[in-house]
Amino acid sequence: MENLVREKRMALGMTQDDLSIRLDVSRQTISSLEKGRYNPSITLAFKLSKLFQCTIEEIFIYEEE
Amino acid sequence: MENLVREKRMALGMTQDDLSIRLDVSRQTISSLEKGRYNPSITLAFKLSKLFQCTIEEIFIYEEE
DNA sequence: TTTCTTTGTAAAGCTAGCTTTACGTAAAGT
DNA sequence: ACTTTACGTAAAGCTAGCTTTACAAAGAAA
Repeated sequence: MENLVREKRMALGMTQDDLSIRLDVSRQTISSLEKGRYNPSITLAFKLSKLFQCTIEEIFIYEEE
Repeated sequence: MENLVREKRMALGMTQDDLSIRLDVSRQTISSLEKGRYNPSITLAFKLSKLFQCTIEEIFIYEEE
């Protein structure tokens, strides 16, 4: 699943570390997410959407298999 | 996390079994989801939103801790 | 050049999401 | 009465999401 976490994060001038602290996850989780290593849980997706003030669909692009 | 899976499913006149087959998950997954036993993965949330033709936010209500 | 910041990634471990199998129950059809 | 349909739930197991710890590398900055 593609995502715009990196773009949205940088638009806010935040580092991966900043973001991880705000969302209460590890920095590696953010790094791995941005690199597309795995999909976020729905709660993490919601946390990101709140912080970025947009919908989950605007951050994560789902393509059916 | 609250959700409207049961309501949306019934609005389509589908059984839990129908839905589970359409989404390629087990019936227990649907049952447990409706009962609020656990949160869906983001891919399952996307599958539901496609089928129900609405956003993830219209199905799942996130309340921060 | 040395230091600091930011990021990538690996390994090992924990837990949540989901599976398969299975049994119980209640309602409706026959 | 029997069978079928729809749902709840439990136990055991697998895997993905996330953690902690740790090390490496590139760029900026001193």
